Amino acid sequence: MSQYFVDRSTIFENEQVLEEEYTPEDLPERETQLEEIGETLSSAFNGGTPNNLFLYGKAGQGKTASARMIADDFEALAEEKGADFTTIFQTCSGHKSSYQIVCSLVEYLTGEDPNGLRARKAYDMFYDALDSVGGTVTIILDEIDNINDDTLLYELPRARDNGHIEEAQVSVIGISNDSSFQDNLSPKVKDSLNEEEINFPPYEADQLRPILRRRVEKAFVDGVVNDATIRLCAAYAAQDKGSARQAIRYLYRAGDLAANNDDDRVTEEHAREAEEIVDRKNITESIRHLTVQDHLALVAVTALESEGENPARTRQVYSVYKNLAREIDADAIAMRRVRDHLQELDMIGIISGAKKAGGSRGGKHWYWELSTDLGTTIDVLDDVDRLDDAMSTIV
DNA sequence: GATCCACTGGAAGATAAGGAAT
DNA sequence: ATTCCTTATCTTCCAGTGGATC
Repeated sequence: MSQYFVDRSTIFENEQVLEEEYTPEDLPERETQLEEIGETLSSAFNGGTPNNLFLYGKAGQGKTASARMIADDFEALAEEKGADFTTIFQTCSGHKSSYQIVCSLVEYLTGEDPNGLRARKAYDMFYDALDSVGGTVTIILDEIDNINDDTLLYELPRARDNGHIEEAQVSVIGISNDSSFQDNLSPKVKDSLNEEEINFPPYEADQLRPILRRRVEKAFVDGVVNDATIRLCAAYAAQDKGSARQAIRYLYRAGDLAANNDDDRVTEEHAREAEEIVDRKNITESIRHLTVQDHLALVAVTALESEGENPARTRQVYSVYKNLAREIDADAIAMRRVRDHLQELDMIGIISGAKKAGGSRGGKHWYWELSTDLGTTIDVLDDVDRLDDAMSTIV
């Protein structure tokens, strides 16, 4: 046996169960949402066209898993009942425009990629492909907020009225973790979409625990992971974003650490270490793509946090921000815009803002604070070259 | 309870960059 | 090459908001 080989089989039984792509077989924690999706799609079995559906919720709340489960379920049912019902799953990550999505869908349906043809032609091919599928076709568009034009969402609902599609009845399930996605749609799209929304609220710790237990059963060797470790991973994830994906990452990494260490148990100590590693990676990942202005706003919040001044009002953050901007020779932008940047950072989940009434003179005000670990955030920001001078002002 | 005022968020428009059309 | 269009970012302006203050 090679001296470099690490025997992971003493810890893991099936690692695939812990990977991102894995779709669980059941999701009792999302029963309500599954029922709602089912109710909407059921009209397809009665000759109707299901309403368009949007699934909202932060990352790791089981939106994609739920959609996939129902899709498989209903396709099996359609087969059984002899109904003409098809689902198409399309992820939009890595695609920027409706055009690219349409190309990708056409390639999936016909094996031919229309990329390069003019938009009209690509859409026609798409409609022809849908017609040849026929019956009720439900297109699931995952991470739909990645697309920055709404042409497809505008076209699809009226394709039938315009005579582009004759055979098929098309409905859309859009999945988005950006709750402001619908606000950014143009009014005419909103109008024609006639959509229903289903919300996926963050998991609580007592929902995460059974989710983890089911994964542990399949992924790990029996008895290797004790319940205290599972509880710890669930607690970490619950107090952060309530994301099942994150909880599973902790668990997987903890198993990793145990395997690489030749330990025969996954312990709470492994889980603690895993949490640190995973969080650092998350912060690094979300900070990397930020603009200079985002960074500065974040450093300002971080600086206030390190002085124990948080949660701080926009005004306070802004005054720190202006000093920082001077420090690194960047243009200082208006407070109105910095507030927008702070709200964007909030959406990414790296800071959190609360809008509360109060303050010296009343009215509603934003209060900002870091939602990631202070030490880790400082460490990660320290590695951003552009910010050297700004970071040196923090303790 | 009238007034104050620090902050909010929508709107309109300026500016710059990138792409497509001519 | 030039013009036009789109998109993103930012500024400026301003009508609310609602607890604090008198």
